Amino acid sequence: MSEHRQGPVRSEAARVAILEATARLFQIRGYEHLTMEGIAAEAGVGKQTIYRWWPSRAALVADCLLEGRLFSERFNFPNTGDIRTDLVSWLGNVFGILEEPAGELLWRSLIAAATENEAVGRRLYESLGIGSSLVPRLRAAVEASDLRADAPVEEIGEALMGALILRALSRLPTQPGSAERLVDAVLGDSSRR
Amino acid sequence: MSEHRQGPVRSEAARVAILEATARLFQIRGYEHLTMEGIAAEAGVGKQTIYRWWPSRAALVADCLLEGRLFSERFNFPNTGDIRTDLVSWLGNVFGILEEPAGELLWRSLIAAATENEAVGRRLYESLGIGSSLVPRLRAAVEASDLRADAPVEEIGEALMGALILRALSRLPTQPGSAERLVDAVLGDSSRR
DNA sequence: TTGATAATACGCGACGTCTCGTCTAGTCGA
DNA sequence: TCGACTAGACGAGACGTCGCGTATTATCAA
Repeated sequence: MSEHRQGPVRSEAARVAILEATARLFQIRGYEHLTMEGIAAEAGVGKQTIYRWWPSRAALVADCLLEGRLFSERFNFPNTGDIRTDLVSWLGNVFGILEEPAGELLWRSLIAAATENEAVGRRLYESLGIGSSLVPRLRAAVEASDLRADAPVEEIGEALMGALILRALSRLPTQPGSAERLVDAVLGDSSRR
Repeated sequence: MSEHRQGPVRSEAARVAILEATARLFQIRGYEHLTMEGIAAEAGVGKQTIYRWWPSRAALVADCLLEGRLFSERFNFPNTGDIRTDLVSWLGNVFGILEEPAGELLWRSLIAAATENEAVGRRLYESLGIGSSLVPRLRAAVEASDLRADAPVEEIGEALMGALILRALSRLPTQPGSAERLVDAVLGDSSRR
């Protein structure tokens, strides 16, 4: 099957404009108020051009996530060498983000998008926490014998990520020392202080 | 301030019919497809009667939660005396619920409702996990010296609840032994095996 | 005690608005 | 000439508000 097609090819400009508009509106309005018509207007694009390439607004959000258009580098995981310090400072950092209205909106919107789209949920799981920075860092700690060899790193990562999600859903103010206690709860006897 | 009003009093029959219809539709359709018009039709009630007493469909869900119309007793926390056993069997139980389509839909719908309504989020936090059965059981374990006296019980509860939420969002199949490893991760050296 | 009156919850359903996803219609570049 | 593009009309469906007519209840005069 030869792939010689006549006519124009998919417009990269339109693709980028759509993703940028999606990310921008997602961040300032939240997922609840993200509409296809709003995105089309913001991107200066016909609605049909969006529907031609994406089946739903959740798919758009998933692509934004894939291209790293939604996370700031503030979510990055530190590596000072000490796993306990890194976890506490990362958690404290994210707690701080959650206390800003914009950060809270972004985080909660991501959760909302994940509830209705598998790809977003998977990507949230992988790209923010478990797949990328958090668990690899935990594995490195095991490698360096900072954690027990049989420490359940996947589950530790899930527990931490999950606690952050629950925090956003409950909307309870973060108590002082919460990050430390959470790391305590989760690292327990896996660490060799 | 006279509290004597003229006119008919709020109809209990309508209130109950609305909450029952909400719970029923929530469970079979999910939060995404829950509509005010659908609830009104199902309850045999005028839309205005709903809007007179509840500001949004999320508030309806919050009230259903408050009256225990959404949780089955399958979410209840066991108490055999051994905290580790109880945690593992409870987690395994909930994992099992999540593997049924209906259970997964219910759980994910609750998360979706929580993202857009503070009261739902709070109630999810309190009534299912942290406030009611899970953390009190952990406190009892501390009391019975099955857990370290300074074990961060709140955070342990949050980590477990959070892991369950993340599991639903990522939609990953539950691996064998996952419940045990999660309890391991979270109980760590707090327990005295 | 009785009946008139006023207030108000109710079911019903029309209204205007918004967004959805589909669909033409016309333009333009490879 | 083909196909992606912008523009926007379209029907469907849900939103939240409004007014109608009816039913129910407290107040008060006779």
